[in-house]
Amino acid sequence: MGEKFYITTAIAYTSRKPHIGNTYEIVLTDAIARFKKQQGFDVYFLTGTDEHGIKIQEIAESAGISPKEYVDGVAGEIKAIWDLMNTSYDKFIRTTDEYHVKQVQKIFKKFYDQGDIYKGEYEGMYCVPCETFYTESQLVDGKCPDCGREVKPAKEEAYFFKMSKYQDKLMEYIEQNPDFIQPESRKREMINNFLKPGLQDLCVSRTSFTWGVPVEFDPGHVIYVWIDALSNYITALGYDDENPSELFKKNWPADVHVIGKDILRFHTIYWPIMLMALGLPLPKKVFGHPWLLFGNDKMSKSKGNVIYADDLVELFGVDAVRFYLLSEMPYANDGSITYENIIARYNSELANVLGNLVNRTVAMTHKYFDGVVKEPSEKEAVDDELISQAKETVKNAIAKMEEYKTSDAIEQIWNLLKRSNKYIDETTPWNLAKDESKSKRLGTVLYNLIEAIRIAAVLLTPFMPETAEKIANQINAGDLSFDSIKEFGGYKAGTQTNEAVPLFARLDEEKTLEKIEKFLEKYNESEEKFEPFKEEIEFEDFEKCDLRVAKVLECEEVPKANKLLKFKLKVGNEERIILSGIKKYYKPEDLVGKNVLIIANLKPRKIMGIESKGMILSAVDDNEDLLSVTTTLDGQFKAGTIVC
RNA sequence: CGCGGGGUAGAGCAGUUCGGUAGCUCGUCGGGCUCAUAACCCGAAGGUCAGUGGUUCAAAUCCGCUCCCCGCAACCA
Repeated sequence: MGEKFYITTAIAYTSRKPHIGNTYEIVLTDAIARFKKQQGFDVYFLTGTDEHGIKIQEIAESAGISPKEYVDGVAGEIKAIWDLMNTSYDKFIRTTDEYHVKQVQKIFKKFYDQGDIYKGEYEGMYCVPCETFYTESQLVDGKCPDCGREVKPAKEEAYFFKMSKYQDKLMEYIEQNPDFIQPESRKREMINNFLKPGLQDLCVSRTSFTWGVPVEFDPGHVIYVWIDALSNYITALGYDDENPSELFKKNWPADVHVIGKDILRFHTIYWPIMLMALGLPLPKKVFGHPWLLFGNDKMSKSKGNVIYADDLVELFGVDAVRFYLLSEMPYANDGSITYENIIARYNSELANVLGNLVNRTVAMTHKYFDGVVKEPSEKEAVDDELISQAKETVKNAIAKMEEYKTSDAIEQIWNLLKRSNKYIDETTPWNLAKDESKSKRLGTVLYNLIEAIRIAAVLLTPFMPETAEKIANQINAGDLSFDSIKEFGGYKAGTQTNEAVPLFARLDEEKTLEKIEKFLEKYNESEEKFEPFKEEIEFEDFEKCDLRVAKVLECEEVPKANKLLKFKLKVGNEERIILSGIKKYYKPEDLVGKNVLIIANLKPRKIMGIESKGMILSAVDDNEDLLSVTTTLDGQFKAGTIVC
């Protein structure tokens, strides 16, 4: 066995079934893992699920089942999709696994004992879905900077991790390891936005919910997401401070963490600092991959544009889906998925270029030589072009994969396939077949084609394992190792090919789209999911809110602010200023003269240096695509009217 | 003047390091071929390289300014 290679995906949150964008990550990681295995590395590939947190607790409650029952269901669903995508992970960790929970507790205790964690009081804004506290300054538009949903003020006793203590050491590491953060552009974001301004201490425990890993020495506290979730990369291997497993000693540090670009901050700042505190080496690389968009939009339930992997597999097959994901996604920019595009690429690249090449070549071996691939005994100059292209392809495709550029690597393979199709036209085997004396030449041509196809199949293996196997089967390839494609000519002459079976049947675009439409109807019927309702409140609580009708006297943009509008409102006899982050949805002049609803007795707050006294009510959809301020019928009420 | 990435044929992208005939894939049109999945091969049309000013014999590429898009950060009480 060769050198070890430890690769991981982020663990998937078990709040709901993952969509195709989430699925991209495991497929990408799988392609890299398979490639490394092919190269002879001793690969360990970890994936799994993140199963704790208040959100899951709440969903389970509203479903009337225990959190564990709920996550068992979703984790099973996730694992089933990973398996459906034919991913070759070695271990599937769940953060509810006993050994993980135990180690997380030990890690937390160690941090506490050595003074990295201290007990304090947290007062801040809390995002329920992300189970994260934010300082006022971290909020985006007063909402969660991660998911953009509402946060609420909360105060509780909590433990904090002294991040700043390790800051300089981390800076140094990042500078000395230029490949640590990939892609490069993200590195600057991390340094400029977080490290340079100085790290804030991180809140690492919660008392307001129970579905998490308990803090052993302080009942009532549970360890909040990051220490729990990030530790999975070491607990899965059998980490233990005093007695680490052989697997851990062999595999740590990770060679690469493959994650979404949104959680890069946690993996390149908090996780390394945690490791430093544990006295462990840091991962060699963190690769933040881009997102898969539906057309140009983010996929989301409220837009009704969510695509699931299992649906695509049913429509197009596993390898076509893998191919699409791996070839369509650029290295650093977001990729895009549409049904039209999948069909187009399926037809032109899989059916026409690849499928048809294999089919016509294998068919010719049967037609002309009863399926026997002859010795290449009569060479001509044209052959050299094909052969050198094949050699180039091997070299280039491998070089691209070393950088995890799957789409570039796939493009290289397709260059060889296209060159092979061209070679058929150049050599016109059907003409050679007419002349008995050219039989040797014909045999050589077919040999070269079969060998080019074999090489392509070997290179294709990490991306489309099933297809590579089907091809190998048809041409009876035998050896599919990387070693066998170092030279052109690894295919054994005299081999009998199997029957030519089309790899990818061409799709009729119109009919396929119709089929997809019917197929997707099932989602229209299913009911929409809403955020669970908040806790019941007393009438007195409601009475505390002073809701009023206010008239917009003036409205203008706030300089330098992206989303803020500044309102001058008339409420009763008084005029007041309220800021609202709705610039995206309204032109200032459109709101002048309108009546809006406000909370009049909210504690004033300074936003961008301006004091805002109250809050304008509005309705927003999950996705923040639609927003409407709540108005009363124009002007019928006078400003200051009580709302109840 | 917060940090960074972009704007190149109808679409999606390369080329910019280090100036020298603007390229690839898909689509469109024309031709060739018949081994093959109406597939494959060849050719053509289509671009003031966001705008503007400058450096140069020569600018997509270097420099100045302007406009637009997209990440990250700050700001939706």
